Amino acid sequence: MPATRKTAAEAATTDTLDTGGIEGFIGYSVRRASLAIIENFIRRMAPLELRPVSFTLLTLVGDNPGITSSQLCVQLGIQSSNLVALVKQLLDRELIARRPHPKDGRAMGLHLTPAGRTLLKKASEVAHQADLEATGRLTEAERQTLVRLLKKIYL
Amino acid sequence: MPATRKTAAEAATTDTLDTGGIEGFIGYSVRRASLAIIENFIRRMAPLELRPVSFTLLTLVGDNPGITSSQLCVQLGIQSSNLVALVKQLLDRELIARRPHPKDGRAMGLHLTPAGRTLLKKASEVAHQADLEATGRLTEAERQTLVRLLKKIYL
DNA sequence: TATTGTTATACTCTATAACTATA
DNA sequence: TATAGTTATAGAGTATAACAATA
Repeated sequence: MPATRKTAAEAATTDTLDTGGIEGFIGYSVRRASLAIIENFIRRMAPLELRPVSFTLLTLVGDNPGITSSQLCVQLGIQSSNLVALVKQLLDRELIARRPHPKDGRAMGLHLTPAGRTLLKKASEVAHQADLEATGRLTEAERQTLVRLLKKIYL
Repeated sequence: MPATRKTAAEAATTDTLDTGGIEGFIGYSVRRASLAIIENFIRRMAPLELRPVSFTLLTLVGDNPGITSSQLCVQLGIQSSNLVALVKQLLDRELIARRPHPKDGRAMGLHLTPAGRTLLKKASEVAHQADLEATGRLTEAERQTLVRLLKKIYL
């Protein structure tokens, strides 16, 4: 038992908690860091009215003109039924446009509009700033190490 | 423009996407890794009928006997109104019990029951295995580095 | 006045099933 | 048959407001 561990019925009468047990799990640390970063991202991106997923969607459309909904679903990790409203919002804001797929009559290719391209450029700068802000206590070398280790988990 | 960048209307006709733009953001990598780890955790922990937050709650009660709801809210990062149902479930399963706070008549201290202690012991082993499984491509040194960098973000 | 715990409520995110048009 | 896109719906997770009891 760690020296900091409390004895019975003591916790509520102190203002310090023993969090060593839960912080020993990698999943806990990754989740806490993820929430901290995303919270900051959402706050920073709010003026542009983009959420994390809609920013990712816009970026993917920008980098992959003509990308289809089903391709986006795989990359975003969401169900096709949940992508509909997301795409519709961006269509209504005229940030993206749909054009018939050249070979598949069922599919529609997605493209950035000029307005979408302009907003994405601004949003990318904000996202980069938000990244630096949330990881302000890391050196550039540590940031690169972090991303390298994270990719070994999810790729 | 990177060599892998697609030209217009090409993306939908290929099976490879340019994800370099979005993967350059730290927030994206952290979120993807977080989702991968939590997905594995939920699947592994399902037989014990514990979710990530309820496991964390149980661990905190185990390490801090007599901890109050308001203390849990701060540590779990959730609203007190949302904690009520969570605590009630664990009370109904008789994994935790409430006892009056020794000094504050408004508060109730939470404690593990014998059944709660038994389940938590088993769940901790499962959580540790899930951690190792999700980070199977990392060395032990890399795991420690990862947690150290993550804590510099959220602590 | 402020805080603990609670109810009610709403909004977002996510998951499943069923449907249509086309392949 | 299988797939792309859509609708409807239900379940989590999360946020705010209002309240009773106690500090």
